[in-house]
Amino acid sequence: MTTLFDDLPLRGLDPARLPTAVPPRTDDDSGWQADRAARADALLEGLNPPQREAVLHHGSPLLIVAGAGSGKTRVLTHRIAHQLATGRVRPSEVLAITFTNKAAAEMRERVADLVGSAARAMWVSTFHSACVRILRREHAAVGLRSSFSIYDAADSQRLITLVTRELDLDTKKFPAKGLASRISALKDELVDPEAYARSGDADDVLASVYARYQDRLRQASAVDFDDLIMRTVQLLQAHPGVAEHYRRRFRSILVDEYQDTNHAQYVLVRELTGHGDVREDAVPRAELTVVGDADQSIYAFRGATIRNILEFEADYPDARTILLEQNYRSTQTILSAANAVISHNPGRKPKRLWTDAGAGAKIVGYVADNEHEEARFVAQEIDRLGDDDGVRPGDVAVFYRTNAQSRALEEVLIRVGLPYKVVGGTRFYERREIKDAVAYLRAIANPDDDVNLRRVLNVPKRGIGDRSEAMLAAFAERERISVGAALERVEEAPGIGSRGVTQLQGFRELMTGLRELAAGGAGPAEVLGAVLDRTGYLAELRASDDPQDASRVENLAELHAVATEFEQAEPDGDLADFLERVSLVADADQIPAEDVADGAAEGGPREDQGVVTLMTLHTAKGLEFPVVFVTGWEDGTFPHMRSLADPDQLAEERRLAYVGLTRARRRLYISRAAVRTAWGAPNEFPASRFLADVPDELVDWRRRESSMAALRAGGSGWGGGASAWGRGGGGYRRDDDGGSVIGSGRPPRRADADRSGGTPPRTARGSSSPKASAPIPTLAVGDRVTHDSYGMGRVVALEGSGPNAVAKVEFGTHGTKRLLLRYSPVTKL
DNA sequence: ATGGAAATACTTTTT
DNA sequence: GTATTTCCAT
Repeated sequence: MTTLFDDLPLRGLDPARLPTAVPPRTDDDSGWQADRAARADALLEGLNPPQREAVLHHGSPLLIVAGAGSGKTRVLTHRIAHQLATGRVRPSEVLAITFTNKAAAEMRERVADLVGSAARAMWVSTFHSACVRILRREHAAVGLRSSFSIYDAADSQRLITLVTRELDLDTKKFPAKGLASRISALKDELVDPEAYARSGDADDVLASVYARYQDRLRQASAVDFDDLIMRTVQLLQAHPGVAEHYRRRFRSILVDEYQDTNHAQYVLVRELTGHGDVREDAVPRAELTVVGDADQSIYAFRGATIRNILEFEADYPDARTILLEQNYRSTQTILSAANAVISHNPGRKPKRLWTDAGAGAKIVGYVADNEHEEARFVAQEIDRLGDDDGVRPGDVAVFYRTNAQSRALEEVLIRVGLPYKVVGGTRFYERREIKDAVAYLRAIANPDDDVNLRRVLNVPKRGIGDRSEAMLAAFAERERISVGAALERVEEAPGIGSRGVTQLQGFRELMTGLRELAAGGAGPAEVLGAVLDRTGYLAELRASDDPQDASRVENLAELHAVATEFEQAEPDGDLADFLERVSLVADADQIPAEDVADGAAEGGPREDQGVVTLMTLHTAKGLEFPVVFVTGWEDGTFPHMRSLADPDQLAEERRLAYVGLTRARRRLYISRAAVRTAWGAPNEFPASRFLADVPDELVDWRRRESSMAALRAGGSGWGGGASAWGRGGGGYRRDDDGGSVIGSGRPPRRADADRSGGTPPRTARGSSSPKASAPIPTLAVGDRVTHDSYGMGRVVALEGSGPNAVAKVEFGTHGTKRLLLRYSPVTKL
């Protein structure tokens, strides 16, 4: 979808990227009618037959099953342009929904290339942005301020912590995180607190937390991410007039990444298209187009249901389905590997990507002894490709399963001097100083936003302690007003010492002054500047000699730059508009759209070679790179430990592998490390089960086995033994379980030595770790144990094995704990 | 009320 | 190993 590298020559591989023959629409309308048919036809040029069909289809709902790299964005944009060109739909009647803001921006741009300025009238946005837009327009109907706050995951966890405290629940026993994810899951299913309480198997604690949480959100005029969707659906269902307005407005609705939609989003689409409305006089249903690929569904953990795409034809009985299987991105070798890996997923609709681009280079495989060696190999190859093949750093991406894995790679890239950039990780808007600054802005825009007000009440330190805060909150509670409103009447609140009252008054004056500034028409940047100044936040950071604080100042400067930029782009935007933007950014949005590898073209400065991009496999979805490294192919790393036991989660991991492999255009590398340091201690990891699914003839193994495995297999020394990892060696391939694809029943891991049948299995797994550790107790469910601080307990569940084994232990009065056995002082009785 | 030390949990993946 | 949280001393 994203085309960071359109400028790269990819010989004969890319008919879909030929320049389009459609001239931008001029403002001279006289020729418009006459040109219409010609324009519409021109949009079909350069498309293959199924793509053409997908553009032409109209009348009934359309599902486009678009394999990776099959030109789906091209089809979508051409379809929109075609709908406009034939006059069936006007620009303002188009609603195109994507997964990320970046994808939305790209789609808008590419439609604009086809239809010109008319693109501006369309809604091209994410689910969340579209819902914010609707909710802000209809805020009165849902009982929100127009400047309502949007809480991110951290904000809602904060609020949940407050709620559990208020309910006198043990925050240890009911961690906010767990409650938050369960509430989120309920919202994804459109279950509101009342409905949940009424349902048969409701958990009392969850029900009361959920009800109170939702109440507090309402009081604070705030919504969380899931509310954006749920409350929009509720709005449309409760107010037929409003629903009708939007049904009349949107005549063509297109949803990208449909496999990632959850139930709430599914219902939202039905509401908007009017498919739920069976009345005689209903607005005619909007044209519905969904695009997706079940094999690329990697967000089930967040509530996405493949069901939505698998059952599309059942949900919309007259639906038409079109398959796009021709790939314009990768070589056949890469596609064959990806097809082979994904084909092991059970219950999948068959689909095989193909290309006429030829086989291309073999996939390069590498087994490193540890993650540093793996990183070294990656860096060395990037360097070599630069010399031999003219590959620029900007052409290369390195993927990994979890963010923590970026560290070893970064260390090596810094050492060898390769420029790189990590996408994601600790996100900009999650940094403490940014959250603090944004919290001020939110509290200014929305005086009832208690979570954010309380966050900054004593930041920077101004002598307002827990006690004063608690008294103020208690007063607010009694008066049934928000803490913000209570602050206006601090003098009436009992139990606050005179110093506390003074401090709170000072804070109140501060906020009042800032609100006046904002109300007086100051832009977001000016308000932000005033916040940083008047609160003393910036002064405090500047005064500090902690180098971390220096970088905090820089981050705040960057936020200020973002605000300034926003003011220039949206001169009419107010603080609430800015906050909306800030609340809905994602990792993937931070990937530079064009400048990564541009500029090195003819005449450009030689230095501008772009930078190597490091990111997780999840973030990589939708992107493509000429050269891709997928690292960490180890059972326990990828597939991740926590998915090994569950076939569904394992299937999702496999889809993740599929996504990773299909990002590569020309060259693909897969690597693993035999030993990887996680949580501070080195562990041995066996080869990923997914590796065995990559056909051996597609892979050029540069190194087939780790030194350790070679030794164990009876090799005669270090490094030398060609027998150890040369051709015929008993490499990674497993003969004993090649056919087992689900792997739910078997032990999650086994040592390499077990497989090659050489040395007998070592007694304590993980003992090969350089750091000899205390023996890890072998536990079984039901065992009784003692813990140095929790006392006696009983094992109720086990996860993983070896050094990373985690036991869930019930400790009577101390509740149930998840313990990483390696670190926990537990003894078997 | 605040700051520092010590304990402790943590690692999927994110709109 | 790191970031956050908790506890204790001031």
